[in-house]
Amino acid sequence: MGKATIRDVAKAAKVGIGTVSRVLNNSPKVSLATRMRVLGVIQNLDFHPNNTARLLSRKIRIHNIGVITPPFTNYYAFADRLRGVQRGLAQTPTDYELTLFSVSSLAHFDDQLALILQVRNVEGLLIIDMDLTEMQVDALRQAGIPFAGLNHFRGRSWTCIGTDNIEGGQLATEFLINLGHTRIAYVGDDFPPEYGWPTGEERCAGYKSTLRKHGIEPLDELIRLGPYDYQSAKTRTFALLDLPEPPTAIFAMSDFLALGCIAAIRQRGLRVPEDISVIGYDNLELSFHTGLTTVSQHLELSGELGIKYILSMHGGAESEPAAAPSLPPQSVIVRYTTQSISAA
Amino acid sequence: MGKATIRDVAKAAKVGIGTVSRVLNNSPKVSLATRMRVLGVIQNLDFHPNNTARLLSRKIRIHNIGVITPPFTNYYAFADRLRGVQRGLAQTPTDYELTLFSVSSLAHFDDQLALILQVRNVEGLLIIDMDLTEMQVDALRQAGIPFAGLNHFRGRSWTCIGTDNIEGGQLATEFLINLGHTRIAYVGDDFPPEYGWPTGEERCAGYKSTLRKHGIEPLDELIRLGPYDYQSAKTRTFALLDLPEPPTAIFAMSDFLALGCIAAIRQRGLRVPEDISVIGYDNLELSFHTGLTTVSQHLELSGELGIKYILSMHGGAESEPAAAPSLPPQSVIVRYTTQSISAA
DNA sequence: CTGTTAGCGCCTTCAG
DNA sequence: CTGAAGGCGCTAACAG
Repeated sequence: MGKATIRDVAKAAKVGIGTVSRVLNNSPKVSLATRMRVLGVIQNLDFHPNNTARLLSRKIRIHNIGVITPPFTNYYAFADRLRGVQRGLAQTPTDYELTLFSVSSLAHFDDQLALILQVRNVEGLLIIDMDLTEMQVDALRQAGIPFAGLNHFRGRSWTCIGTDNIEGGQLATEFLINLGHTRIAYVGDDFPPEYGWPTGEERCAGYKSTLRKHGIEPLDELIRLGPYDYQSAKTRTFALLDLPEPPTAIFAMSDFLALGCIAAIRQRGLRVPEDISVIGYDNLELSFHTGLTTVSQHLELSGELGIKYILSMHGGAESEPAAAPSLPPQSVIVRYTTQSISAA
Repeated sequence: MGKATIRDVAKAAKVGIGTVSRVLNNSPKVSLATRMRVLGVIQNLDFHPNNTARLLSRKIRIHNIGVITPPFTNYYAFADRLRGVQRGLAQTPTDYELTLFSVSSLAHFDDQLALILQVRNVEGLLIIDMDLTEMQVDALRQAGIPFAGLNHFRGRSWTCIGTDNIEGGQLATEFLINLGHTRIAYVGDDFPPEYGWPTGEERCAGYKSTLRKHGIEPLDELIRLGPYDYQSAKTRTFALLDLPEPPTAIFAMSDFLALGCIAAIRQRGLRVPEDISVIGYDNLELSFHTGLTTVSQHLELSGELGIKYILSMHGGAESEPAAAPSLPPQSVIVRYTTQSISAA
């Protein structure tokens, strides 16, 4: 049992509680004999000192801010954001530590959040890619924990640092249309609205509205939703290629899926962008290396601004909620997976 | 001042300490009037409850294991390892949290470690890509903190989970030689031995010994060491290409640098692998997407094994130091950046 | 060298 | 509804 306390050890070893503390802290003023004895008892009782008590006693205060992350379908997006967080933290001379909470499902998220609220072991919280209910928002505010979301949700009452997904979807689609494409497919996730991650839906909405704006009617056969993973993106791309009239361009809702699309296209012996253009969304660092054309949503910067925002709220001026930082506008980063249709 | 205590608040608000605690915890049994008053005082005094004390009082024990990481030159290698750590943690039903310590320099590393040792706020430590002095090892052991390195150092007395770099260097070189290459360059870092990161040096040693084994004398002009960054790798590659007789293949000491090499080659209008083969080292997930031929060192798995190892040491059997887990052998992952010289 | 005594800052009964 | 008292588990003076 981890129940053993320093007093139990003292009793069992027939020494004073102070002595036990001394061996625990490696004080030189303990005879070898008693030290050995105490050490033995510690082993037997499987005693582990309670660090919380130690900190209290020593008047050491530890501050940490939590980062809570969703299931890792797209790890590099998280990694890019986390990198920003770390950089922001490093730039601010504080002694905050970073605690990583990873979550394996939505239900688990609620549990984790409840736990955090209970334990309050965190003086700030960065929430990556997850939405909060109004109740959770209230609870967080009640608890006085500064928090921010790293992503974008429309019309939320709490601070989210992210770029608008509808707008991003429009950008990508507009870009493809300007290149002369009209038969443009969309490959995205199929999370239902209840799932609480409207990102894909919004990007798709931007795609559709832009198509219509240019007089193109969105076609069901060109909109392929499904699980958010690489393999599945490939599968859906194959289906697209098998169409009587395949698309000339694909807008994938994330760089991660875009890579799946590209892999599928190449696997069929077709070329990107000569035969089909592909644009992603995220601008991961990875995408620089793969030469992917994409919409930059400033992942890393969002992390940096997020942590700085959180930190700024601890500066006493908690009454004056610091202005939510905002990201630069999104833009299409043109690389080598898209080209004008006339060039084909 | 964060010096204000609950007692100060009580005094200033002319209430009992218990009442303050109640408003802090949102207890319903506080009249609105006094609650407001107390809240006001809390604001004035800029009082922040001491979470350590709260935890102690509530008998909540928090366990966390620390992950300490080097300056981020190669973030994705860290990310891949971290992913393994998180996965391993998720597979083990415990309530451990992960605390991330990021370090900006070697000196900073020593400080951080000293701090961790002082505060002992961590019940396990995973050390990524950093070496320990014997003193640090002893201190960690004294403190009873289970720890492991994620990487490989030769002949250390502590547990490192990583694959042998000399061997890996040999593998890569052997692979290139089997492809018919004889004029093989090496692009790596120039960290001096004192820096405490022998990784590159070892990979280079493997490279040289394998060359010699095949009767090829390593040439200084083909060994290009320098800063560990993408741009610099490009620069060195340009120098290589400017040689009267350029190499037909490059062994880059990491995938990250390999991508720099490839970028340089392509920028010169040459093709990979048709004109020059490039092999990296790491097998980042990124490398799957870029089609890079590389040596797999099981980054993600190392994280997973590392955390499981640490956790296993808390299972009471601390006396019996759990066997250090070992990684599967390294191997060359053949993709699309290398080819036989005769095919050129 | 070692036992004892105070707290660390907060939560939680327990009487009012 | 509210104040006072005890204790969480440990460290840090103190006397021996």
